[in-house]
Amino acid sequence: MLKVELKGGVIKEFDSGISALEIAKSLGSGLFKAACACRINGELCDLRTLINEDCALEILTFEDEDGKKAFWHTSSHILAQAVKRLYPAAKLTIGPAVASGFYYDFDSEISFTNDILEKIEAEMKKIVKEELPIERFSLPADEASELMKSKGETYKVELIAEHAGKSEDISFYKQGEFTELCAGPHIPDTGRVKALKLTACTGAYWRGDANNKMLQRIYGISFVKQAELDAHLEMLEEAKKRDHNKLGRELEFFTTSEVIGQGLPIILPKGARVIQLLQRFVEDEEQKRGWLLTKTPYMGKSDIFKISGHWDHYRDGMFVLGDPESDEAMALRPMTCPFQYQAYLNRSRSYRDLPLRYNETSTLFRNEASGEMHGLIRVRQFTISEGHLICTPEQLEKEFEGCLNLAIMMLKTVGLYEDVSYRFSKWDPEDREKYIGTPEQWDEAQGVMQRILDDLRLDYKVGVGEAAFYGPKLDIQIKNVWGKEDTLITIQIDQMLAEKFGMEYTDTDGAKKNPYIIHRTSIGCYERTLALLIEKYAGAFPLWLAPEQVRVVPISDKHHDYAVAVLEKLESFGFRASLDDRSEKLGYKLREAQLEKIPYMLVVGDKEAEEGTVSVRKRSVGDVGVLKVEEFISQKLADVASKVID
RNA sequence: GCUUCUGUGGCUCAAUGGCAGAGCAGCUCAUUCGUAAUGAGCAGGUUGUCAGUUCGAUUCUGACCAGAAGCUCCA
Repeated sequence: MLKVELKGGVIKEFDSGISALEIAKSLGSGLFKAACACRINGELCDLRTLINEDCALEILTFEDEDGKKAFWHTSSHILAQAVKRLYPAAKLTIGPAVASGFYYDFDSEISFTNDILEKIEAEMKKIVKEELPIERFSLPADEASELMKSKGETYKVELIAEHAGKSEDISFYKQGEFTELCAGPHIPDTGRVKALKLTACTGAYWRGDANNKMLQRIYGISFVKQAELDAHLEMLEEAKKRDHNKLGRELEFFTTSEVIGQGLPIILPKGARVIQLLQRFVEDEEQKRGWLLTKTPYMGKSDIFKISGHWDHYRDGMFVLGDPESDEAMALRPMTCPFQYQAYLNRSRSYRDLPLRYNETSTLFRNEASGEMHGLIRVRQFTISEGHLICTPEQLEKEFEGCLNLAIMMLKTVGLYEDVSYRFSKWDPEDREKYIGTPEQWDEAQGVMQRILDDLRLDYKVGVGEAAFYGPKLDIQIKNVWGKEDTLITIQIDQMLAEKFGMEYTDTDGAKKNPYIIHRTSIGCYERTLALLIEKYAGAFPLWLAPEQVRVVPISDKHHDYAVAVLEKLESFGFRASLDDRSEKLGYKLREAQLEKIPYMLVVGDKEAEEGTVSVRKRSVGDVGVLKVEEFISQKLADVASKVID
């Protein structure tokens, strides 16, 4: 007999050699039916794992993150089985669970159109109905390789060859006629995947390398119950309505033009207003914190980019003007760094000058590949709240913290703070092509950043190979409405470019030294930030950021003069206000103002004109009662000043 | 750049190898109205662009342009 500690510290006895699944069964049929995987002494395991000694056991269901992963992973096997039944020539590669569902990559001559996807989905549902038990077995690497060779699964053979060196057996999962190389864990049988849907077919490179063959990736999602699938699909419909690329165009924040080109959005008056408000806020706040504004050229000779390393490392991403081989070649700047360094180099510097903080509202140009552009998130010309901070090694930690605090303050003010996560982006020592500097330099820079992040007790994940070519980064990440993650803000430590540019300072001991440089942005790129704010607020911006804050709506033409008086008063206090004096019914005008997501509508009629009041309609609430014009103004001025979000 | 898909008035969507249609928005007129759509009329399109097939192409084919999802890349 062995003792198994279950959830809540309960200890039960079982015969040695019992499987986790059998234990789940003994605990109740509900748990048995819901079980997806388990954790034995904290380690994620397959339910088929036999238990031979005392342990702590946790049964994982679809409600647990890892249980869900196992469920989706099995769903991807069902997908692969269905494809092999319908298209035996398709070759298997890999098919994991992802953040929201699963995918499987196939190498197939036939392209999987939407019609084919429907057929595959129908076949998957058959496999679910068949309730095939899923069995696990393992083979030594050479036998595993033979098995996959006999089935013509060349990609699997490749994967096994990589594992062979580890002298571990290779595990397989078998459901009916379908056998798949896989580490697991998997759920007990195919019958549990009650609700599933294939959502897309796209291309994906084998092993994520653009030099390899492009495979066909089928995405899907599955749930335990149909109702959950329906709710998920409805949630996606809702997300679509908030998508900045749709809503931002509908609400006229931006547009694009075929004759201007890809990745070059036209920011319309409403979008431009929001960006202006953000920019003023950023520049004022930075000034308070000791940043010195520069304005540097949008282009430069190739010389400057040769010194910085961009010419070698980044040329494909730059817009080069003139023959790239000639000495006269110019390029639009993809970064601000080397330009602000020239400001530092304007005269000789001493430790007394440091830290030196340069900021700039900087427009950059990057020749992104044609498939990369997306709304306002990825564009070819963008404007960033840029800054470079030059300091001594002793000042680095405090200054880094200052940059981070500024970014956090910005995020809190615009209301995005709750939505971000941190990524410590390191270099990839295996990919020396991509980076300048020596391993020693990288170890040092990354060590410094690691120490700072740990001192700040920041909760971050590590991104290997995500560093800039000259140094490690702290990236502040955010997800869009579709759950896709992007970098909003980045703070980087650089100890290489100062040397390249000959930037020095005279220290207290009279010695010339290279300073550290922090590259940072405080609120990110205005286009991208605008996109995320549109999605965050579904276009209904907080009062201080709203392109139009107040609309005065007279009930009839009779009230025009009073409405104009109210409007002028609002404008004299700096409100962005307008007057809807069309001869339409009140309901019609309010409907339009609501759809335009204007925070406040002020209805004025006989009563208001007589009493010097306004009837206040709040976008999010409806009619909130009558106020004296002065009262409304003083209340809302206070809201704007404190940048309230409600 | 790669894979798959899409492109019909400002927007949402019909239709067809043989004269391209509706709603909303726009304009005009009437209506002067109390918290999310007043009525009538008018105007608006070389069906993304350029070729090809055809007696005839918006429809079929190709290239290009733009858009979407994903991959790769990246702020």
